[in-house]
Amino acid sequence: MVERILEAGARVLAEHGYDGASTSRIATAAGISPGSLYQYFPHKDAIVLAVLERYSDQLVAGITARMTGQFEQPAPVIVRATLAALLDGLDVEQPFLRAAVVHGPQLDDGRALRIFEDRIGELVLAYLTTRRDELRPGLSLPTAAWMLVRTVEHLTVRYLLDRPPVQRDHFLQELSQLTLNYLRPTST
Amino acid sequence: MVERILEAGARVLAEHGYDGASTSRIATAAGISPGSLYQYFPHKDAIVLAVLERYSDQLVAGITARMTGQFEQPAPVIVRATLAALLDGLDVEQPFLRAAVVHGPQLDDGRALRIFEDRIGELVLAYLTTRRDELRPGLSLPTAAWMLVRTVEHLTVRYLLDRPPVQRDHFLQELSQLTLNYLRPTST
Amino acid sequence: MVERILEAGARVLAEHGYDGASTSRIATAAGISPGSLYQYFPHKDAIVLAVLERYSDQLVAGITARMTGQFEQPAPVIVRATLAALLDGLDVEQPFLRAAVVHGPQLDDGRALRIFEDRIGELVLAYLTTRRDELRPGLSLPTAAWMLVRTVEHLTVRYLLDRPPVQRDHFLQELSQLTLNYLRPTST
Amino acid sequence: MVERILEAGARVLAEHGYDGASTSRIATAAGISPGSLYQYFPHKDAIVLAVLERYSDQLVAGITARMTGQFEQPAPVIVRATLAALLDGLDVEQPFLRAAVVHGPQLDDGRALRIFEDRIGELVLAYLTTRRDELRPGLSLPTAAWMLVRTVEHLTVRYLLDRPPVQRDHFLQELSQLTLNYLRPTST
DNA sequence: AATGAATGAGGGTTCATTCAT
DNA sequence: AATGAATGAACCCTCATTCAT
Repeated sequence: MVERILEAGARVLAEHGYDGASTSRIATAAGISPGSLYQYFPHKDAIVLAVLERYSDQLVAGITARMTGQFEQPAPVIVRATLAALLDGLDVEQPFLRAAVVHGPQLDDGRALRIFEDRIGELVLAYLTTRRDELRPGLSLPTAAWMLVRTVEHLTVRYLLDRPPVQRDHFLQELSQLTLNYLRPTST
Repeated sequence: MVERILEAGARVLAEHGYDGASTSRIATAAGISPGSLYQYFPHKDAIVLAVLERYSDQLVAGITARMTGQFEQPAPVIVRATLAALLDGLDVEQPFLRAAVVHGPQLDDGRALRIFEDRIGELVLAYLTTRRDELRPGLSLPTAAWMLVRTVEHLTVRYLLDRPPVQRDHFLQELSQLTLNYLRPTST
Repeated sequence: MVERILEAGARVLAEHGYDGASTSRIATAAGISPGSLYQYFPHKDAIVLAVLERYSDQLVAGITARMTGQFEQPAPVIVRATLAALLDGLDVEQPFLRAAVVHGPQLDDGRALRIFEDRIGELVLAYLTTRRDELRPGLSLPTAAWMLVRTVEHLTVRYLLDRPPVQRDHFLQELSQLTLNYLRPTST
Repeated sequence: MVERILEAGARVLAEHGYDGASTSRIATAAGISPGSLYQYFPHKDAIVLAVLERYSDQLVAGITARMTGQFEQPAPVIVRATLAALLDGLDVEQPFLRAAVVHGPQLDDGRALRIFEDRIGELVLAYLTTRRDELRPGLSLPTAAWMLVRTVEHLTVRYLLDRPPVQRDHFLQELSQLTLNYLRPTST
């Protein structure tokens, strides 16, 4: 039932966006009555939050799967693969992505987004740590992770939302480059 | 009169954020009646949009001023100066910045944000063009500009909104590094 | 307009009682839209409270008028006249009286009722003070006023609400007796 | 089972008052499910009514016990004892007393309150009848009982609910006086 | 041009009651 | 008999927008 509500919530979010996601619309989409929502969630935003968290969890799981055990691969390979996984994972209906990006930070004090970024950040940090000696000397790993996670996330979202006239491969290429160059020791 | 409304709108946005910016609050702040707003703007969001556009214009002007005539300076210098200008320009009241970032993209199909980014993008593109031969070969300048503008904008906003435990100078340093390294030719 | 709302509120209260006094019913009765209520009152209970306070004010004014300048009349005369005034003043539609008695004490922490009783209490206290030497020795005037105000108020309300098989005159007679005897010196 | 529900209802009423006494809260307190309530009671208010009736029964029993066989005692003694019994009997949790006083009259057309007052009234009437020759001549005993029962009940309730700055003994003294004086023959 | 009172659709939420299991 | 999830009508309130003055 919680499942059914979340699924309906996701569908409504994907179709109507956050502002169109009224409780009655979600209830109708779930084939239940408005009151039933409150048997499982304390208020509307808790539903939206749960939908976003579930999506976030899937995304994190996907990224994690793609990176795990690949740390010894050449950097360009694993970075590119990871970015591709993220791009694929974020490639959902635009209103849904927009709701996540716009309203996620407002729900429960940004809980969902914070958790997402923290978990991806830990993953990145772990990776950077194993590669520390190949990185630019003096680089603060936590700072680097903070920068990269937000950069990559935002550019990917923007790419999907704004659909700039750049090929997917080219975009991934540039994103990889941005990432790798940032970490790379500065020649000279 | 339009001026008065915009000024009031900015004040209300800075103090109460988007959700607290009701038409009556803006009207009160402007010392006029709610109905009068509609003599000058078709609806509430047009006011917010205009406020954001005015702010955006100032920001662009500031950045432009800082870059203009500085193209021949060493890259690290001009980049750093530009980033600092952006960081300063965006360092406004948090509710205002949040409103701009969260609701800007929703207003008139993202008009204000698009214009802002386009103009900064042109500036960056112009600069990159003058420096083309120092850049990574094969780099698509428009793509590079697209990437950099969004990256720098987003990281700066996040830095101001989330206040991560990173010193301002360190942050600017890393942001410069990210920018410069991205453009720099890859030493084999 | 406030007047119109109060009048409508009183009518709705008189016809449907407290529980039937929904905001939409009051608005309809006043010939306005629900939203307009909130231009003049912060919430529904403020309307009900204001209705009750207005009624209370009239009642107090009526009682005051009947007692003022009559202090030198024989006690049985003034007491009887006052009680009659109260009985008449409280003889409104039953649902209204019931709403006042049942919900008055719950609104704004009993404000309306407290004020009503305090004002009648002061009146009674003033009267008792002028008659002190005819009263039972050792009688605490404030306590006596407290007892009498509540007794008389309650019995009158109950008489009107329950319609016991007692003639109006007889009831007033007994109420007078209760009052006078309570105050009278106890003949050894 | 009915017993269990009533006990739970009383507890909930005492702790949360009428408005906080939702069916689900009562069910939880009784350790059963909401639906089961309807196996034993037709609707929520029937539960509350039954709770109040049970309480009323205890109260009546207590008063009766205190008066029975005491009729030959001096009037001041038995009156005072009876009033004290009432004051003690009504000295329950405020939310419970409030619920009884406020909502009792609304339940089943005031059934519980009517029965309570009728029974106390009969007791008083019986007592008055045995003392008829000491009472004010011409006094209608039923009317006197009606007046006294309501007066004493209300003043006691108000004393407990409003906690006026009057000592308990003083209050009982005045209440006795009010009662006795009302009945006493008027010295010329 | 300016007013600001009036609008009214729509929102989220509650809870006594029902009914399939 | 007992469950407890599901119901859904009804509630109070908000605020962008309108329009008579």
